[in-house]
Amino acid sequence: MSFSGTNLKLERLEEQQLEGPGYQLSLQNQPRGCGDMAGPYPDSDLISQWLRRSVKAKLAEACDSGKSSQEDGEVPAKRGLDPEGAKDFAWAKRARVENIVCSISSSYRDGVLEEGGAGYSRSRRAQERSQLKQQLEKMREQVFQLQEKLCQIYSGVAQEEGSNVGAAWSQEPGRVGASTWRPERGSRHPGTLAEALKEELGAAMTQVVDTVMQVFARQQPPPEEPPCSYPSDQTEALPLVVRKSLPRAPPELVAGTFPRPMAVPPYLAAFKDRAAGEAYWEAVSLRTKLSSRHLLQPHCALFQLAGPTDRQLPKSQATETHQGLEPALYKPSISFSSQPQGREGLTPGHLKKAKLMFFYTRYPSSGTLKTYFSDVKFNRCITSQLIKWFSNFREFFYIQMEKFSRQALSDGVLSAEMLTVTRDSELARVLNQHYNKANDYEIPSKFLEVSQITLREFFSAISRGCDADPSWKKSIYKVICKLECDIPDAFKSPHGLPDTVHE
DNA sequence: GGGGTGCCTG
DNA sequence: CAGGCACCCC
Repeated sequence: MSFSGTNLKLERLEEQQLEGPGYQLSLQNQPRGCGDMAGPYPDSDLISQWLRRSVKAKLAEACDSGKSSQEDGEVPAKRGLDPEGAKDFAWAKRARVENIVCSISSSYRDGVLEEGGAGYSRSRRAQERSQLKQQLEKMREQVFQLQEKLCQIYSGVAQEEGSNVGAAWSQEPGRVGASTWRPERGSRHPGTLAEALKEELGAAMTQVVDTVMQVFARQQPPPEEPPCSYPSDQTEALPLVVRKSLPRAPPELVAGTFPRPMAVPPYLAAFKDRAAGEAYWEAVSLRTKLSSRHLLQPHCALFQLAGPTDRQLPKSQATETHQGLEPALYKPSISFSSQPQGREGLTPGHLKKAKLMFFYTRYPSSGTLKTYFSDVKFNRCITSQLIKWFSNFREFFYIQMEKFSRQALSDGVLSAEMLTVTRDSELARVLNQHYNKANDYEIPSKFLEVSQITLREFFSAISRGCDADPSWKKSIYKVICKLECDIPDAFKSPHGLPDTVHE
């Protein structure tokens, strides 16, 4: 399962290949569902495809049959069926349904790997989910029926206009070739074809919309979900050592306890420099989050699926990303923690730097720490504090991994391969919030890969029942500690202390 | 015994 | 995040 969603965006190209210029025109000009603007929404796309394919087939059929049935049926009233009107109506309805489907899909997608949801019964969620699926299925059927009706009308138009299918849709709203259209209910006169059509569409669509809306309204999750909480009913399945660490409060971290970062350390300067470039922002995912809980700042949306380029540069990527620094963007600074440089003691700036370094190294050796915190006077205490920091970082990291993998398991994910961690994953958001709270740094794609591997390790271990063993995480730790990445040289800079200049 | 790690707690 | 503790390894 990909939590970033599959790329099922509506395919304009496919539409443009449809026969019949008039149909093209109508497709391209009509208001569309959010599938066009908001990215992957499988359900709406499915409907779109059905509509396209079926209409396409019907049009072709109509073309083949030519005028054979042109004389059939009665001539509709002049204003009885305005093809543009019918089209508009149908498309408006379709857009409405697609909108709802989009919302539901998005809601589901966003919820798949979200926090467990305090007080939100897992079984109830599953129940609602299956209910939703049923509703969607029902809706699909109804939409399918609608499209059949539309196709019949399209056929009629095509037949009246002969092979000139496009013209049937274009310039003559008064001329409607619905001569072969037979109202199913048989109670309507051909003269009121438009009304019949509207009624038919309206009734079905309203039913669909209403039922979906009902389910959707119930599906809305509670407004507040503690990010680190676990449903109480699940802790029983956890080993004792895990249980205690699960209901941690969301880490508020240092931002509230000391001044905001005020300078641009080199490892941040690199980011900012790149951020100024359009190339960087090309990678920015601008997908709008429907849920307010997931509203991302523009900065926060700078994650995207790790591209092939990144994957091809596993070693050099990290440093490459942070080379070409702009020295002017930072100044050898005044410590904002009022500690003169050279004096022992770790500052909030060091903490921030350490957190960013965690993107590259989970198990830094003391030698590494000495290398990258060259402005720190190391002693036994400082070293152990720094080591303790990384221990805490790891703890948070692994807790999230376990939490999300359990969530995936309970959500019905069947295999670890279905789990992916992309930049717009909820998991990535949570991790970024912890290690990069100010959101002024780019998550290295390698870290996303490490996270994904870790997530899968946890998932498969849990699904195999390994968590019954009290030390079941050890084997995972052994895997992860081999996934260290090169730390960008920019982190070696002793000028990692913040300046007094506001960003 | 010192260093490192993980777990738990506050 | 820090302190405390147990555990492991060299």
